[in-house]
Amino acid sequence: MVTMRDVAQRANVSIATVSFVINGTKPVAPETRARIEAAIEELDYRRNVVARALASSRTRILALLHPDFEARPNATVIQFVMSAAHGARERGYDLVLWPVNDDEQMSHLLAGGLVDGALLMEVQIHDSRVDRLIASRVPFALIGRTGNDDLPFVDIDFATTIDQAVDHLRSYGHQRIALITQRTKAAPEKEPGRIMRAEAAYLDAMAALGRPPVVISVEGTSAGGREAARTLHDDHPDTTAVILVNEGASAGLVKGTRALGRGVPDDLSIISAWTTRELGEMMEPSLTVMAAPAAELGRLAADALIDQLEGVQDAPPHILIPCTLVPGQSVGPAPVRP
Amino acid sequence: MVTMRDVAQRANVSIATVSFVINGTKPVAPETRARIEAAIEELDYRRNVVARALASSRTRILALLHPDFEARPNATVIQFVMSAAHGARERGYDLVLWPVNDDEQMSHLLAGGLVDGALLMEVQIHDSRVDRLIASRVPFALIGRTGNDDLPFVDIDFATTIDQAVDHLRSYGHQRIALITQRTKAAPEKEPGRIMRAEAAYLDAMAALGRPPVVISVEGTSAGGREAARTLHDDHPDTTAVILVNEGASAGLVKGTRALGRGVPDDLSIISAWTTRELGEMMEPSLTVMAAPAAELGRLAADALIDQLEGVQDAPPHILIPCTLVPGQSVGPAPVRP
DNA sequence: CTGAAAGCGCTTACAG
DNA sequence: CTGAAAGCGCTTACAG
Repeated sequence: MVTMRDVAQRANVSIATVSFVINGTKPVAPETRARIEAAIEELDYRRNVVARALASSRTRILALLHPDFEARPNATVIQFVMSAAHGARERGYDLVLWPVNDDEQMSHLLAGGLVDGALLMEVQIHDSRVDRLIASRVPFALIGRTGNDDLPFVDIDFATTIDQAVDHLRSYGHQRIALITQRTKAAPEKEPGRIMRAEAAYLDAMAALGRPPVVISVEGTSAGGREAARTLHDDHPDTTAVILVNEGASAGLVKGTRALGRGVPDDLSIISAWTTRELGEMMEPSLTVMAAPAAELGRLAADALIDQLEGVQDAPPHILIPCTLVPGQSVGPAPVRP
Repeated sequence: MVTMRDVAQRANVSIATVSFVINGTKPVAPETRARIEAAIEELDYRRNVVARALASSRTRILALLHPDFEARPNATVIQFVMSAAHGARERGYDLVLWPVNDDEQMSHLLAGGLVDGALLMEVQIHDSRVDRLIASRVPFALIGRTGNDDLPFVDIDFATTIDQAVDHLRSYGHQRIALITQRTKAAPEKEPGRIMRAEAAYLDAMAALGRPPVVISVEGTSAGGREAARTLHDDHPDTTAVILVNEGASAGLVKGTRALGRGVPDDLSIISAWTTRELGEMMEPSLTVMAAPAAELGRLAADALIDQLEGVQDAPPHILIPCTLVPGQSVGPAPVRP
């Protein structure tokens, strides 16, 4: 293994000077620099990341903590992960993916000193992992929000997203718009904040329109989608459009609606929010989606965290981005009812 | 920060002894051990991973190298990643996800000394990254295979998988079975080995049956699927069943087939291989799939690599697992043609 | 602009 | 069974 010592020897300087040119931390005379660079080149030297981390007490490794991609891993999540990884690397950091289940495990990992900062996904309203993060003194940024808006976060702008979806449906004449969310097995305060926030935005929008809200909560599966279709049919027959915040249920909703003799979009228009456009295209009919800005959020999250680490930033970042409407074939004119 | 020195002081021993009990590397008297464990507990001490790595020249970090989850990240890939991460952690290693694009970048990362071993995904027939890996002297295992079967790998058993798919279709009376693969923009030798291997297995199976093979190669998109449907219709009208090794084209194939006035499975039966069952369920009709053993492969890959690192193993592991048939509604009896 | 030296927090022969 | 000490390969005040 080629070390800094080898380079120093060959270039006839001290290892300190080698360090200075590699890191650009101090001015070095041009000739000296040239000699060192030549030696590095000739020996194919690469700085040992671990030694550097120990000496500088900075590892330049960022952890992406995800509570396990349990069930069906959402394509949006992957997009997010990849763009965060790229964003980090452009700034000289590496992104480590850590599937963490329990808090104790997480504390251990953070205390190990291996990471300079952490990105936390699938944040819950009351999230004990956030408490652990704070206790560990490892800088972090959240993807999503807890109830405490003082922490640094990037998140989807649910209010704007829902408003746009509602506007889109209204432009097609829809008056009765239901919301279908995802039911989790977890306690309410353990739920991902996105569900609660989407619902709140929906309720606001309905209130502003003076319409009674209809919220249906089902599992994120095909069976859940079918259940939602049946509930709509039986309990809310005058509903002509739905906004779905439950990607996993989208296929089941379409199938279930048809099985009940209703057409999409002839009898029921559907917008699926927090979805990828790719998924929308796979369906029959293709789904109108509010595409999640996963790539943007990933990059912004990485940037926000690194800014924090490098002291570039002033206040804890609070970034909100709405989803983008991608028209498909699942939204049509509201049916005229007698 | 609590260090080993603090623990040693409090327990009235040398730091060496503390190290012995933490790592279990040498016998320590019960009373001494108890004192040290108490000190660790009281101080809430956690060993610094970076220092340990530098001193022992082992980081216990494994890298998962993926050529970027470019296009649509396949759910199978995610399953694979997660199970590899879990498998690694059960054996005391952490899995780092590294999206690597170019070889130079990869060499740098490997040379940095941050990882003990690497797992390489999306392996190509002739893969320059493998050459880099070998040159870097970092132990590795491949997910998939190059042309050189001497390297350690875990992979799908394509021969068995295709045979099972063919048998399944034949049990429904199908005689004319086509294969639809994925066309990449890359040069042939840059293609993922799985495409070539699936095709070879298919050709063998057709030869054994004395049937002329039909291989159609299209993009992994909805448009690609439609193109395949049209090609089948125009050029191979007597085909009654297809095996798809192109997940991204599955939805387009179904849609395109219908658009041409043919029913699935009434006129055309479809099996989608190297797919998740979840995707199959989302489609209409639900797809019969050969589900990729992603979780098993992930775990096996991690184990194989760690065995190698720890010298547990004898020969380079060569592990093959077939996909599992998951019946859906896209396979039916072969239509009777006049 | 350059160097000698301490130190980052561990592991690991080597003695005893 | 336990300890003193060297060393892992860097970074970083401190001098000069």
